[in-house]
Amino acid sequence: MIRKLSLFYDANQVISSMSNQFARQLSLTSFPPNSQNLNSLCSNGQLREALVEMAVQGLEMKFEGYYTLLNECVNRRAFREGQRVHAHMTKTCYLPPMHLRTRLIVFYNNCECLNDAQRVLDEMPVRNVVSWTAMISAYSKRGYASEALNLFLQMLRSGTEPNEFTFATVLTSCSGAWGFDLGRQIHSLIIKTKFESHIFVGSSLLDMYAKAGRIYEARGVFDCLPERDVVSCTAIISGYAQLGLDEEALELFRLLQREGMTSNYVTYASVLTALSGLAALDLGRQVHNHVLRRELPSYVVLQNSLIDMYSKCGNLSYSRRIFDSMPERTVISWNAMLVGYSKHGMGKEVVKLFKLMKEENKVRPDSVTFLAVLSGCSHGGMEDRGLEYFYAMAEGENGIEPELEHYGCVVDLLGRAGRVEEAFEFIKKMRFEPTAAIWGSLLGACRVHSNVEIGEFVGFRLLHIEPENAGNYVILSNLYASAGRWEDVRNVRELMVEKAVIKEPGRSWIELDQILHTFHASDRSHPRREEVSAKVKELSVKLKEAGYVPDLGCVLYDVDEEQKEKVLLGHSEKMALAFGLIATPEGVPVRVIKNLRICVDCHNFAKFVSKIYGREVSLRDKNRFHHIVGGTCSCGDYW
DNA sequence: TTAGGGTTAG
Repeated sequence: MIRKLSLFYDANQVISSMSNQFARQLSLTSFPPNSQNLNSLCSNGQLREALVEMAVQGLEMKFEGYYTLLNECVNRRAFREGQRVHAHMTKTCYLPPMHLRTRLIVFYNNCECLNDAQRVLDEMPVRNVVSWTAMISAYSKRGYASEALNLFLQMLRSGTEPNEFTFATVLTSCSGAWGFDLGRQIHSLIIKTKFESHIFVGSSLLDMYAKAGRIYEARGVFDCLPERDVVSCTAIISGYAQLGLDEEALELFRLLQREGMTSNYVTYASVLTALSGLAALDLGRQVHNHVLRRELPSYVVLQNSLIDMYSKCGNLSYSRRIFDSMPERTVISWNAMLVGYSKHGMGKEVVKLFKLMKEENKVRPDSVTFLAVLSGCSHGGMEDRGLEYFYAMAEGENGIEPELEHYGCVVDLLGRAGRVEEAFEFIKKMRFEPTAAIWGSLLGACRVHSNVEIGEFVGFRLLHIEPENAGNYVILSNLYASAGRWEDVRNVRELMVEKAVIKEPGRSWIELDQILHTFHASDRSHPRREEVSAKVKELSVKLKEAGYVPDLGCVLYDVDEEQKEKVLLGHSEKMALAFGLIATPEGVPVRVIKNLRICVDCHNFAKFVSKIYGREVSLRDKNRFHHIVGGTCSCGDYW
């Protein structure tokens, strides 16, 4: 019957229309093998059988057969099979045309064999823009930015003109230090070759500017695009979010939505990053509902964003619920959850979850995992456990070499435990040059544990490395004040005036019914400012009766004591806290967010508020959460 | 035949 059919029908049509098993029997027994035959087998999903025919039966192959097989190997990421196809070409002395060699580059790229891909390119007698671009893309996708850029330069030198594919690809490798300079030059070339308004090139270009922190240039490119799509809109929104310009990101998202932008899971992940920064829980929930309605929750990236958003908004149990319900987790899912526990000072949970991660053994911890674990131990008051992890890491137990940031965590760990001298010795022995962040961490420890001797050394070192950072002057001055060295306090202040150091303006906010109420120090712009000021004054009187003493050491201005107290009462977090007390019913927890590290006086103020008013105060500063209940803070007064 | 945006980080 089969043979009969073959008389009337094209053999390949017959094979294509039959079941896999039937087709296999048919092709291996009934017909002489040829390239079209292979095509049919591949379309039936029988790659192996096609290869058997090719190799065992010594089939003479031509372009079409090789191309079919290779395509199948690319689609399936079948590394071994693809290698056999390539080997067959060499063995039979077949010289593949440019088209096929380019496909080989793509195949090796898909199988993460960049050396093989490069070899194919090197052996090409003639290359065109497509083969160059395929190889540039291979490097940039695997994170080899300098190789990608070098290859692009080689391509230009060879006289090959880049096209829109090349520009869109090469710009993704321009985010590094020297990449950006080259990126600007590439931008000139793009203008010259009139590819600037191409949507793929444009979104790659604006992303390059955004990643270099040049958001105005990025916006300029975006505004000039003749058309927009979901990728270009997401690129500009995430550009703002990644730079911490959260309100701008949110505003643009709303604007583009009104203009009819479509969103996908990447857009929502970027918006959630902005909402995490703002700690806007109500808005975050709204996005979550939207994601659920659009049936997008199966995207791991989106779930990771949700874990992060809920934890940064203070709602860790939601984060954990999402984490537990995930069918698959990446290392970022684990890291986001660990960072969540760490920022909330829950050291025991960090250790427990890390143990679970190791027991499950599905995902390998990376360097961020260890940062989260070490800082979790530090914030959670588990110094010894943290040190154990670090030394195990340093001995190569986990296959991850400790980096500068991990050393920074250890300085933090030792400093918190009051082991200031040990932390100092540790820094001296480090294989890295200590950065301002490391010295800053030690200076903080010196302030908390009143170690003026080391603190003075570290402070001056820090003022030398980072003279523009006002925070260092503040801590050093606090340290002198705690030791009663008023003359030195004055000197630090004078130095600050001399260097014309500008303090980053403090800003605190509170979210009520999806609206963010923001307060700046001595700000008069809020519609209920009179009420808020009156409330702060009332609080000051009540708290003083209960034992609150304003910490005047927190004020750097050289003014009299009464003025200093006024300055302290004008701090933004006190206004936000007072507004929270006025605007929410009694007994409801108040959640305040601050852009900088909270000052000692405001921390103490919040502790008294929680005790006197019976309110739970959750305060998120630049570094971590402070959960204040009944006058006690989860940070143990060290932050 | 080649292409752009994304999640964690003391």
